[in-house]
Amino acid sequence: MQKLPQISDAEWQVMKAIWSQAPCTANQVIEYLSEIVTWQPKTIKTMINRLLKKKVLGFKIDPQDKKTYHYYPLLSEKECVRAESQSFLHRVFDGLPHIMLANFIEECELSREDIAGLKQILEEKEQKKTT
Amino acid sequence: MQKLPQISDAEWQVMKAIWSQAPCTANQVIEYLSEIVTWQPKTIKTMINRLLKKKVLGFKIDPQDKKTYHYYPLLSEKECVRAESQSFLHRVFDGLPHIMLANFIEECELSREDIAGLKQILEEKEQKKTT
DNA sequence: AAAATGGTATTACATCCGTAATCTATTTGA
DNA sequence: TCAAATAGATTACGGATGTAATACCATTTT
Repeated sequence: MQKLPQISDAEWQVMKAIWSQAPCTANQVIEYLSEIVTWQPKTIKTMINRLLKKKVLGFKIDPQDKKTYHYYPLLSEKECVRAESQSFLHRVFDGLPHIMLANFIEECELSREDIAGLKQILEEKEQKKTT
Repeated sequence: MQKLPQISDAEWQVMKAIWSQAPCTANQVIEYLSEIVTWQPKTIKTMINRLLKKKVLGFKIDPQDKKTYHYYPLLSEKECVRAESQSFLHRVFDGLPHIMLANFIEECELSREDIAGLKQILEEKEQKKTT
C-alpha cells in the first residue's frame, strides 16, 4: 500500500478519460472530454503534463508516428478510487464507513433495482463473514 | 440550495470541532483538536479566520468577557456533508450513487450489526417508494 | 528551402491550502 | 502605573490548482 500522489478534481476528469481509452493520444483525451467539460485543449495538455510529472501517467511512442505520444495510466482506477474514497471517508465521516453508507442511502436517489442490488451485495458480504 | 463555499481538509477538522461544541472559543477548539491533530494553536487560529472570511463561521461577544469570541457555525453539518458528498460522488463515481455504494460495501470493513442496520435502512427506503 | 502545421515543453498567474510567525490592542498582575 | 500575558488581525511563504498562452521542434506542404 504505497502512498499515491494527490489527484485534483480536474486531473480526475483526465484520468477517467485515459482509464477508459488507454493507450490514447492527447487529442483522444481532448475529444473524449469535450462532451463533459468546456476546457481549452491547452488546459487538458497541462493536466496531462502534471499527471506525467506525478507519475500517474506514462507514454509510449509509436514507431510509425514518432510525434504523437500514447498515454497510459501507471496507477489503476481501482487503487485511485480506493485512495480517494478513504480520504473522503476520513475527512467527512471520521473514517466510519457505516455512518457514511447510512447517510448516502438515505440521501440519494435509488431505484428499486439499485436497492435490490445493494441488498444482494450486503447479503453476500454477510455470507462471507459466516464462512 | 445555494452554493456552499469550499471547505478544505484542515478546515473540516476545525468545523467538526465547532459543530460538536458550538458556541465555543478558539481555545476550546484548540483543546478539542489537540487530541486529533498536531497543529500549532496559531494554525488553528488561521483556519478559524479563513472560515470566518468564507462565512462558514460567525462569532459573538460575551458582555462579561469582551476579549474572547464565541464562534458558531453558519452552515449546518448536514448541508456541508451533503455538498462534500455530492462533490466526491461526481468526482470519482460520475454521480452514480449505486456504483459508489456497491463499491464501498465491498471494500469496507463492516460488522454484522452494520450490515443488518444498512439492510434495515434499505428496506425502509423501499417501503417509502412503495407508498 | 521556407513556411505552415501540429505535436510537446515551458511559462504564467491568480487563488487556495498547509503551516505558522509577527503585529496590535486590551486586560491584568505586580 | 507599567510590564506581561493573551486574544484576535495581519502577513508570510512554498506548493497545488484552475486555466491557459507562448515557445520550441519536427514534419509536411508549397
